[in-house]
Amino acid sequence: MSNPSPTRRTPAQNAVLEALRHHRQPMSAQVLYSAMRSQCSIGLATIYRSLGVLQKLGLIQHRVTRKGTTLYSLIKHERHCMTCLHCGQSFPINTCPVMEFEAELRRSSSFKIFYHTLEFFGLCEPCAYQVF
Amino acid sequence: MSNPSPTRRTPAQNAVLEALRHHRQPMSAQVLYSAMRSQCSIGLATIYRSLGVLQKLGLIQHRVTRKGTTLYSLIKHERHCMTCLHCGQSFPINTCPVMEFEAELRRSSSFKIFYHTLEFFGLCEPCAYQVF
DNA sequence: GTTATTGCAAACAATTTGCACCCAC
DNA sequence: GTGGGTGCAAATTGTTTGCAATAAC
Repeated sequence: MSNPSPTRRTPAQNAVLEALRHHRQPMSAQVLYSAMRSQCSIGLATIYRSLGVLQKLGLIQHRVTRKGTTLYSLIKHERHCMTCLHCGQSFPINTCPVMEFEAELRRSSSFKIFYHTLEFFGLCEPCAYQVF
Repeated sequence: MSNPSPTRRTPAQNAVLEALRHHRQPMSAQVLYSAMRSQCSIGLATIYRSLGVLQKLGLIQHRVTRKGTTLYSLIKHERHCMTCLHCGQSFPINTCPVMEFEAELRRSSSFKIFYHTLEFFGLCEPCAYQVF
C-alpha cells in the first residue's frame, strides 16, 4: 500500500509522466512499458512505482477495466462511461454530473480529493437482446 | 468475458445470492468461498461463474478495491466512497449525486443500466499531512 | 439420454517484492 | 560513502479455463 515517501521527482517519474502526456489516452502499466521500452531503458516495476507516486502527487488518475487492468492518464480528461457486463465494451459519456458535488465535498470535508471515477454497468443493446 | 448463456437460475447461483443477502455487505469471491464452504460444498470457480451471471441478471453489483479485489453485493445498497491513495482506507459517502443523471441516461440511451460506481480518490487528512 | 452445471487443478495475468547495483549528492 | 532510485527475476494474488464427473430434466 505504501511506496517510499518521495523526496523530489525522479527521472523515471518524469519519463512516465511524459509518456502519458504524449499518448493522451489512458494506458496500462504494461502498455506504457512496451511503449517506453523502445525509447529508454526502464523496468516494469519502476513504472508501477512511479505511477503510485504520481498518483499521490495528484498528477495522474486511474480507472480499472473489467478485466482488472488499471489504466492511468493525466488528470483532467475525465471521461466516464457505461460498460457492458456481457461483451465488456465501454461507451463514453461526455458529461460529468459530479463536478458540483465534488466541489461541495472539497469544501465540507478534510479529505483532499484529486479525482473521481464514475461508471455505469449493465447491458448494451445488442447484448441485452442476445443474452436472455 | 462471456459466460455461457444462462437458461434458468442454478442452485449455485441461488446459494451465492442467498449468501450475499445474508451477509449484507460487499464481499469478495474468495471471502464468499470460505463463508459458503462451511455450509455447503461449492467450488471457487463456480462462485466466480455464478457472480458473473447474477451480475448480468441485474441482481448484484460490484466494485473494485484499491488492491484489485472485486467486491460483490446486492443491488441497492449504493454506497459511494472516498479512497485514500496512500493508506488505502475508504470513507463512505452517504448521498448519491448521480441518481437523477442515471434516470435521465436510462431514458435517453438504449443501454440497459443496472447500477453505477462512483469513487473519489485523493489523500485522507493524516496521510496528506504525512506523505509530503 | 442429452445437456448444462459443477469442482478441481492448472493456467494466466497484473502487480508487488527482494535484492543487488548504481548514481547523485 | 551513504541513501534513495532502478532493473531484474521471483513471488504473490485474484481470476479464468480445461476437463472429467455429476446432476437436472
